[in-house]
Amino acid sequence: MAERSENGRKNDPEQTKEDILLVATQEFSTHGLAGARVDSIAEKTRTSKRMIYYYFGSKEGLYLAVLEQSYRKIRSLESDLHLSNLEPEEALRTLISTTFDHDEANPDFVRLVSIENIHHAAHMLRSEAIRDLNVSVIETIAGILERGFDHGIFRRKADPIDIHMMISAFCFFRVSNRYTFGTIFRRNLSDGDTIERHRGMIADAVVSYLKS
Amino acid sequence: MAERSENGRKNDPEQTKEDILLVATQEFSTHGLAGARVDSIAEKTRTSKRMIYYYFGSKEGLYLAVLEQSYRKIRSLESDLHLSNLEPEEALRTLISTTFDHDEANPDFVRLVSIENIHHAAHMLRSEAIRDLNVSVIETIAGILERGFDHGIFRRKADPIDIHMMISAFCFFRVSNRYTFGTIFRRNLSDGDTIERHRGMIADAVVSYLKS
DNA sequence: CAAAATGTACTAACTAGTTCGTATGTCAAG
DNA sequence: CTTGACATACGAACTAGTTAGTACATTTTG
Repeated sequence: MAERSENGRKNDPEQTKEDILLVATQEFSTHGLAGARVDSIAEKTRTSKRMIYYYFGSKEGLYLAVLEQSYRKIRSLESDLHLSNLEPEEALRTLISTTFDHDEANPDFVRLVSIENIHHAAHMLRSEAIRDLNVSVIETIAGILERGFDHGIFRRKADPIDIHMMISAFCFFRVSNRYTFGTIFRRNLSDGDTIERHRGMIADAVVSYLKS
Repeated sequence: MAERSENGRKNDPEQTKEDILLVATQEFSTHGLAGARVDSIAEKTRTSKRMIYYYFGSKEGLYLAVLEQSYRKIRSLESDLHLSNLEPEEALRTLISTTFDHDEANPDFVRLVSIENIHHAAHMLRSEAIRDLNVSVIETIAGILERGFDHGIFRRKADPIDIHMMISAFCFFRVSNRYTFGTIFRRNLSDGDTIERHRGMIADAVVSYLKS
């Protein structure tokens, strides 16, 4: 096991990169791309600014790395659900709950996506990796909708991307607009009861829409 | 009518302020608070940077003025609808269409709200004006829901703020996340057919939720 | 003329990115 | 199992360019 030498230094590239990414995620998500300070990130790291440029090349390079890592973390979640074994309605409700809980648990991710939208998704466009990720969700939804329609449970033939958007919109907005919404209506959206009510609400809304 | 003098200068404080605000709205909404450049705003104005500081004191002061003006522009819209004359369901559908069209027509506003959320709504908190604006929407929705429930049209007793959030979420997300969503799913959300379909979709979803 | 409105040119502070030098790990040769 | 040479990993201090904000002078307007 590698120990620290007298002056405290020890080479551990993987750990160093992880450390930088963790701090940078926090900084970018709370200050935006332009608002984030490389010096500030460096300070909070156990390494130096030099290493940020050594590993990530530039501020934008670091930002892109943060964005990619955030998207990569989600991929695993949805594919682990095995929704095809469930009844269509239950499958849909499970998928919605998962999306809901993910956004609720990952405000940093939500904020990064908001930031990326402010920049017209310019960085995402340049990243091959990110674009391919969300495709599987659509296939999952398409399957559920088809089965539901065939079983006569859903009366409406809806477009899977539209349904995904409907779900995402609600789950995402709750987190992304938490502060302005909370300020205007004096309501704490991270409150336990509210979370429970909203989780059920979006599921009921989507299901009743498909059944009507 | 005031004419320009020989060197081209003419005093017109109101026009100058309006001009600055217009340019600043554009700049802040496309670059964010930190990303916006005061010099860049000044250049695009027909006046100078000096005047920005003369009228708005600081970059943040200008940002706050932009934010307040954007919110003020909406207030008039909703109060002009006279929804109490309409049947509950039609009233609700009209309100939803109005919200939908507003967000679709005002991407700058949507982006400013997103930006404000990244800053934890810190500036909005300091502005007395903004907080009071959206209260009337809730009263309108509350009235519609109550009438609908009494008439037996809506089977579900829902919280008006929740319903407002459901509507806002969908309308807002379509615009705020247009770029990332469009990039991932290769879909243009500003396309005419898509707009029509989504406008109907959110209305149907809310109505069927309340009826179920 | 006085007050309000405006333009020009400047500055102090900040910030992304770099330079230069040092430490650490590893792997082959002795 | 040392040694030493080379690549990788790292730190401190510096720099060039940018940016929010200002001092000072001038013009317009009532």
